[in-house]
Amino acid sequence: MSDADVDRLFQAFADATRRDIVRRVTVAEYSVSGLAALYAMSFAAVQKHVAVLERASLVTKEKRGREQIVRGNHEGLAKARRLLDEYETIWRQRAERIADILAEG
Amino acid sequence: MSDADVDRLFQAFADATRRDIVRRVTVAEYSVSGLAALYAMSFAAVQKHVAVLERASLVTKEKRGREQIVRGNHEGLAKARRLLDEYETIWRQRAERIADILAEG
DNA sequence: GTATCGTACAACCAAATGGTTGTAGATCAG
DNA sequence: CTGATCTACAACCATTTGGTTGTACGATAC
Repeated sequence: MSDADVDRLFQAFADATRRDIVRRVTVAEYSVSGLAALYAMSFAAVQKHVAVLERASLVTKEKRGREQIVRGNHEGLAKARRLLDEYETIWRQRAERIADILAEG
Repeated sequence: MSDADVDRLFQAFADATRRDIVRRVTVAEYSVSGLAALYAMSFAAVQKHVAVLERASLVTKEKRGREQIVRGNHEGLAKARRLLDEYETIWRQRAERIADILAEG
């Protein structure tokens, strides 16, 4: 993943409406207008949020009739979690290193 | 954590320079100017990045003489990872639910 | 065929972001 | 004391973001 990909990923999570959309489409299927009905904003605004999530690989869209079905994409989610796991690993290694130094001293 | 807190947290991660800073200050201590020397941008720009990370609780600053020492803050990092874990849990539950339905059918 | 629904996209706007330079206050070195 | 260093912050700028309204077009219903 490029820096830009990671930027997009975390940027997509940095909005409460988008996090809620991810949550909902993970549990069930929604059309874009089905999602739009849930929030106190215009259809176009929600459509933009979905587009942001799609670019970040956090959801996928599939045309069904005149509707566009939005579904959660596990890949993107897993990647984000794995990235944060890396940071935690770095932290753990540092903690171990400090423990070693204290043991020596 | 409020929505705004979570926004700040993921927003802070949505920039490659800031992710690099988090990585570095997790492994070792840096002054703000020590960090600034690492990147092809002004001191003020780096100082702003550190401020963003501090507001997101991803780093802490401590005054030492005329320097300000930046350190990683494990709390913030752990919170972010825990949040993404929640999403993964939701996903897993969905997967189990689907498996159940398939088992029934 | 016509009206309606669901979607996409352009144009616009205010506010936030990521960068700059410049100024000013502390702290340290000589 | 003087000068250099480290930091903070204001002011400014271009771009992006998150929202709006309006338009257009394909699919569906009647």
